Amino acid sequence: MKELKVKKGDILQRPGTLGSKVYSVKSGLLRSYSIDPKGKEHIFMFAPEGWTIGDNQSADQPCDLYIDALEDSVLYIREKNIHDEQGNAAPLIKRLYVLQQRIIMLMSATALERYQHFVETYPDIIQRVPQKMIASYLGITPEALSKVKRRKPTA
Amino acid sequence: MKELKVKKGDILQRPGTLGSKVYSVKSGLLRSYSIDPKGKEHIFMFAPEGWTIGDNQSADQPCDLYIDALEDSVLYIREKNIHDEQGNAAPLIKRLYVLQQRIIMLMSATALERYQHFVETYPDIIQRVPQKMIASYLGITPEALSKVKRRKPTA
DNA sequence: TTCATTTCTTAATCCAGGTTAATGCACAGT
DNA sequence: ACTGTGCATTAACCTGGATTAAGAAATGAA
Repeated sequence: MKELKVKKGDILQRPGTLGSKVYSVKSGLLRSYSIDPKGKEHIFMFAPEGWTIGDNQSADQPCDLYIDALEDSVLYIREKNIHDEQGNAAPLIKRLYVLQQRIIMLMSATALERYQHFVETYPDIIQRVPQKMIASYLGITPEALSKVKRRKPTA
Repeated sequence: MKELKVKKGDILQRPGTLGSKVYSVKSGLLRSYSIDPKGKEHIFMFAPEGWTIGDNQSADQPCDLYIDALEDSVLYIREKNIHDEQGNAAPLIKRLYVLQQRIIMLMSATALERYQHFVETYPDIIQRVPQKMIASYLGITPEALSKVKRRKPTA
């Protein structure tokens, strides 16, 4: 497991890559995202210090996501070992739960509710990334997010 | 790991349950779903023969989903062992990937695209559950699904 | 500092999908 | 055979968020 320094804007992974890695963020901020057939970017997740990010795909399959650095960052890189079936399951369960929550949220909550939930859950991320990326994570346009914030001047 | 027969309509799990189980479907069909604060039902997943279903939550936390039987079914029940960290990771990775795809789909695809994708991916499920449940899985209303199907008389 | 590039906001208009409501079916139970 | 309940479809209307466009504010490079 080696360490790597990356600069803001560096792209660590592109869709189609085989043997995609797992990145543990020591400092800085990464994100994963996809670009749909219409050319629109959709942020899948943010990974600040202490988080781990990677395509949720087995190493022998081409991955679907881009991963890049939103800030200068220091990372640990880990290989996904296809044949390592002895891994600790707890972090994977936790990840599954986060995704489950996200799906329920996307299906049942309005833009405002999703924004409020995001603010409560990741207050630090709000300070560190442009609004348009928050919008992209929430599944709405920056314009819609602007509107939502105006209606609800939070704090 | 014991076997259990259930009848159509039987509820196997309710939100708030601790120590939720994992169900492997030998025959029949299960689903998991949540009910949002507005009282609307959102289907999280279907589990036909050969699939495994459960709340993606560690056993010591209250679960969020209902699980019930859409057909008379035969199941194997497995406990989630909190301290079992030696599990085979591969099925979890696969699950993560499915959820990742679902999220991307919910964020980027229209109702029609999601329906087409569902038809291609789970052609058998279409035959076995009412339209309103397909709609619920897709994150749209039954009326919207009806509209979508009319526009595109598939096959 | 200046100029260029992004980002954020506002506003006008548009549209996919939601809501409501009515109708017709298919069954299950008695 | 009835009657009730749930499902599917259609139609009219409504609305949340998308689209388009413009200008203002922030950021960054030279």
